[in-house]
Amino acid sequence: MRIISWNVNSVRARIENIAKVVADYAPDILLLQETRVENSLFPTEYFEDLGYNVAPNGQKGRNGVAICSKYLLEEVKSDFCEEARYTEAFSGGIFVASVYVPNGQEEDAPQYYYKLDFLQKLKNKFLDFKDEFFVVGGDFNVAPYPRDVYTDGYDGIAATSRERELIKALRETGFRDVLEDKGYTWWDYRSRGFSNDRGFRLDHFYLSEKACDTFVDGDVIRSARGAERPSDHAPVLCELKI
DNA sequence: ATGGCTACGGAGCGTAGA
Repeated sequence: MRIISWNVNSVRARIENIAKVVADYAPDILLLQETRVENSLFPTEYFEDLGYNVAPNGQKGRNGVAICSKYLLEEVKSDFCEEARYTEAFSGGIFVASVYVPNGQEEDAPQYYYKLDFLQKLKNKFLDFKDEFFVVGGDFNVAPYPRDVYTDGYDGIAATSRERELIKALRETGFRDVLEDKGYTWWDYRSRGFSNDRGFRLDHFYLSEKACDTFVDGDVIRSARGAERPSDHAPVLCELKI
């Protein structure tokens, strides 16, 4: 089974880019973040024509996640927080979730505390699903290690100690971030971030122990970041032998 | 250089992204 997670920065603005990635990689499950559209305007039929069932959890203008799957989507749950940042489902015999962790703006901003609360709640979710086959993909908006940021010594948003501690707590539940060694996943639109490879590794795949047992390999699809009108995030891919 | 760029809502330019 092949699963792709991607912060698309507007699903409607990125339709052509998404079609290309689907054609090139044929994921069985596609986890989207930052869809930026309410459910009634989500391009559901477009994905159905590509062969996917769709479970969107959106809101007007910002945030928004979705699960697209070639399998039936069962036990869909999106009531995780006030904003549209989480959806889980049982599909193809496994549990999957699409997660969009708040950005946090800057350390000690109100949004920063919302981010810390979100990560704390996510840890509880991990504990609930610890013994299940659970794959969590998404934009975690945290660069867990110094090597996940292009600038040495950066300790601003996405790299503050409290965020990193909470990501460490996610790992300590027994889940593994299987793409830890695959490099950056986000590059700023500004200042030629991508062509200068000034990136952050913000998009992660956390697998429960049972899911880890089937993990084959993964990758960051950097070519999608170099496409016309790209998202500022690259898709990340996770291959399982099931 | 606290800028740079992109998308959104709503019809200006402010807000968010990270």
